[in-house]
Amino acid sequence: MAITIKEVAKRAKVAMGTVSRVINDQPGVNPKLRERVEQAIKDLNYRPNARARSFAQNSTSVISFIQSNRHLLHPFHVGVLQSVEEFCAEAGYLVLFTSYNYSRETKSSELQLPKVLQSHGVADCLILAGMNSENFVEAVEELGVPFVLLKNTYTGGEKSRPPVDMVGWDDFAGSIEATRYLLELGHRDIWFIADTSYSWYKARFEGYAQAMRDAGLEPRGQTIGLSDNLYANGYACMDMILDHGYPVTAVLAGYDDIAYGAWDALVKRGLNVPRDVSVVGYHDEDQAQFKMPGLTTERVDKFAVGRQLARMAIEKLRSPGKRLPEVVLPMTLMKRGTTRMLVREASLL
Amino acid sequence: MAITIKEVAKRAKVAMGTVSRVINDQPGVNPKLRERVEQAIKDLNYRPNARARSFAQNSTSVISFIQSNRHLLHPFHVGVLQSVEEFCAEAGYLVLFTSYNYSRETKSSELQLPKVLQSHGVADCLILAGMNSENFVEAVEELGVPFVLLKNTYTGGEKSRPPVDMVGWDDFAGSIEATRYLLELGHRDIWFIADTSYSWYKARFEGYAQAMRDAGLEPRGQTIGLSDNLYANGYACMDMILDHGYPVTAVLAGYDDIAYGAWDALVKRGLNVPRDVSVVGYHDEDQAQFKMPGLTTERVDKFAVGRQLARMAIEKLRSPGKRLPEVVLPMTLMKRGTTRMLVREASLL
DNA sequence: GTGAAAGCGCTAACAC
DNA sequence: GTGTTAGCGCTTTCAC
Repeated sequence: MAITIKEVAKRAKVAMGTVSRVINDQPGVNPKLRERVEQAIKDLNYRPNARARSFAQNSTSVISFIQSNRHLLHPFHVGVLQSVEEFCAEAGYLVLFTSYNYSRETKSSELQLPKVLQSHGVADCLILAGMNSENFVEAVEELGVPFVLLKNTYTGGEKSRPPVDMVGWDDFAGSIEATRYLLELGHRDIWFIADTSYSWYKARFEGYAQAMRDAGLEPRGQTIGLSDNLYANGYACMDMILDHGYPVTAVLAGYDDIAYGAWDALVKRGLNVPRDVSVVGYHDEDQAQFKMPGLTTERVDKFAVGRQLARMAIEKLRSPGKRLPEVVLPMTLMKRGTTRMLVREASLL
Repeated sequence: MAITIKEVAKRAKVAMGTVSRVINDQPGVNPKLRERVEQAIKDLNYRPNARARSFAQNSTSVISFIQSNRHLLHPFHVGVLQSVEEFCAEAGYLVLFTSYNYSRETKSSELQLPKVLQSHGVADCLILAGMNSENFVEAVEELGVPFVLLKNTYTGGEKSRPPVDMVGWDDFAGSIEATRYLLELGHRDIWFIADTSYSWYKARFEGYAQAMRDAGLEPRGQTIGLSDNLYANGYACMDMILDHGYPVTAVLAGYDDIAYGAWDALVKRGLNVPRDVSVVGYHDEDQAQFKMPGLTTERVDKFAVGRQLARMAIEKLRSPGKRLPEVVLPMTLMKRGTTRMLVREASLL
């Protein structure tokens, strides 16, 4: 059906081996022959057969991106995928996207693995993104396929993983930074909002709590999720705090969308941000800088996360068995318009 | 290195062919032998070599999703991808994700094609999503790889494509519906906001304009983009309209994010939605139903779009050469809280 | 530097 | 119903 290397060889009047060398840019081919081969390739409109090639080489330039237990719709996760793909494309690798849902309760050996793992050789390295747990990572290790893991969304049970082949960022330190900033602005009644049954929100809450205690203050958290939608959860939690009449001059919301929800709940009550209440988010998603005023937020560079995941995956692909040191990216506080110095009017009265 | 079919055959004391039949669930294998083979597979922890298999069969179960000229970060596009992947996974197909940027000015034959198309046989069918133009589609046709095209974001130059192998929705009709709804609510000063240099916004503007003219009214559009960020564009356009002091009681914003920007610009001026101005968006992205009040919007079911694309891609994969009739999905008006009946106080005075 | 040929692991056609 | 074997298109080794 399609043109093969044989036909190219015949037309160029060389051996198949020579054509192969030309296609693969291998040195040591007589320029004259190379020329002839290239002409024949053009004439015949030849494209090498990727299947035959990867079979013969026993390798593919495909990296499998597995998005576990989280909708890709989440702007953070798409950002990671997008950035992984860009980095891989640049380096000449293809990205196979699979979403995979499993329960963390299922025994490792009983997991119904995604198709990409059911046979062997579809992809030569995996990126385990989304939200993973021990059982799946164990199953992957069992298969012996090299992989790189997104750290912050991994929940590992008792055993924690050695600090290799992972990419993450420092939620705890970031949270301390954000909380200290609010404290410096004079805030004392600072609330934390996010469902801490997720490990990353938990780390953020702990950073917040630590900074509060360091300042001799009591941490105040609305840490039980009231909705699966982040925005709606922020709205509901803020509402609940206000309903109870708790004093609050600043809110640390575990994610930008939660912050937007809280913000709208405040506005609904006639409160102004940042005049009456300061609001801080996490992640710095797209809208954050465009909203008026811009949302102050603790930034995670999701593109950097993707790039690191891709870089490591490619490196592992090239030197099988190699273990790469964990990468921990910093968070950065983006100081924008939703936070302001607290003027303690009440105490001036 | 890895276990092969040969070793399984030896262990089960059958021929390779029999093992192959068992793996591929082919009928006509003695249950006893089948049993023995399955046991051997388990014992040896055998996983078939996907590379060898696809080479021998001269086919892969891989569909290539090509996202052209648009960031995946856009919630619509991720939604399509996510839904394509879900449908494909269900049917036993894998999705290769590639983003590809090109200029619509480049000649078809001079396009630097993405890696997935540079060799032959990586994927057996393509989904051309994102935003495409004639030159690339022509190049793909030249290659002879079957493909399915996302219609509404395709800009075809003079020649329009025959109504096959495409999935779309009816922007024009949806826009007429939304505009008529505002007219029924008593609005006359209805503005349209969106950069109509994009074909889908153009179709929406035309539907709006048609409905306005049908009602004997002059269409009023802020159709020049003031920012690449949708939210920021909505904000800026609304600002400009208000700056000029144009009468406006309702805004039709070409996309939900544009609507949010316009909304915030109104609020900033002390105007209330929907009391002072009604706002309508398009697409029904995630937040639309959670915002307070919920955004009235003309819905595109992006998941349905993805499902249709995937369904057609798989069908084309299975029967090569087949052309499938174009699918046009309806839009649906989601009536929520940002629109209200206009009480013409001014005229009562 | 080039040609010839073995072989990658599987499928499918054929013989029994 | 099962075993045998050719062959898929390429890479790579080996001889020249």
